[in-house]
Amino acid sequence: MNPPSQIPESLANASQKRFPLLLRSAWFGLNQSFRIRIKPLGLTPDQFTVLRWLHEKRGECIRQSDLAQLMSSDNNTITSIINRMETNGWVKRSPHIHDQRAKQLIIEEAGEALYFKGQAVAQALEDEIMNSLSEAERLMYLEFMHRVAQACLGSRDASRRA
Amino acid sequence: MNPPSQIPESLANASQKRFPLLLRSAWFGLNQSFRIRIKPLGLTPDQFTVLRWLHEKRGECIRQSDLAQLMSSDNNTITSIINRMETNGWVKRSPHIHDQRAKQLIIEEAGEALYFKGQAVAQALEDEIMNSLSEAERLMYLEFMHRVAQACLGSRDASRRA
DNA sequence: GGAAACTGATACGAACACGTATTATATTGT
DNA sequence: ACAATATAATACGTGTTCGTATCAGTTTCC
Repeated sequence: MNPPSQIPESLANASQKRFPLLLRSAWFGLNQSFRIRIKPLGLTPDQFTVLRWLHEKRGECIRQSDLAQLMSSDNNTITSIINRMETNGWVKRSPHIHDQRAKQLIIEEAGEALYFKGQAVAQALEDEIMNSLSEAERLMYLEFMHRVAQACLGSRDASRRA
Repeated sequence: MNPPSQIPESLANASQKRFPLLLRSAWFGLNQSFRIRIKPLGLTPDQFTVLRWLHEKRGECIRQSDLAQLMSSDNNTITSIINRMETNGWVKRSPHIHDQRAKQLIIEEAGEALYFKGQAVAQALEDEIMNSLSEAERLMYLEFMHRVAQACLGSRDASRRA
């Protein structure tokens, strides 16, 4: 063991309870765990997120820019993700009925099948994480998290406008 | 306005309080807001995070793999970030005293100066977000968040070992 | 009706995330 | 001592994030 490097202790320091650090650890941890678990399906976490939204909104007319909003992302990123997913035959682009600039996204059969497999993994992971809080704590936590998330998105939008 | 796309309503639906969605919005929102605000400094959020750790751990011997641990990241990513930051003269690599494989990271003068400028922005942003919770709520939230983050990192490590 | 401003999607490039493989060095077990 | 194993950093390839620029189509406002 190398004497000068004691990582576990450093994580138990003052910086332990700072919001940005906690948010980063939680997001990276969850994302990495999910990536490893769905890798056998040939999916990435973001691709699964696309499938989830298109599944939940099936029947509605979802444009790429709508998806960007839903995913807190942007049109550039969506374009490149959809390119790969369309190549794989999981989603397809259709012309939008009312706006010829826009493209309506539709989930394909293969995409639906993949979504259901991924959803089982996602739900198990979510349950596992939420088990670290009691029922009462979980309700409070989700309420707080909701307000914090809104504040983060609001701050982003304000920074964009500035 | 296009009739078929009503994004605001959809965000106020059942999916509103699901943990993975909230975590994603919070992380992306915070990161994007911070990126926009520190852009004038020529820094990215991840580069700032590197500077913060090297500042807080100055005097200690921090290897690239230590930094990867601290940032919930990995050696590959750290190598490429440090490459750019070394080119900019913000950090430097030194040989490790006890381990000839390793490189000790040291923050340069220019990096320190940049850190202090970024830190002011980061603190203002953190305060702004935490204002969405009362003092008592904030304490509970940070405690819950800590447990959740630990669970996420633990799940990742378990998935890696599996 | 028509110019100005806006929006949806894309191309391109830089930065970041991460898997796999490789090289050099350390550590462990015998 | 020495072979097996593990670790630190890197190279390389793929996927994601996001800024800037561009093009086509839409809305606004006069």
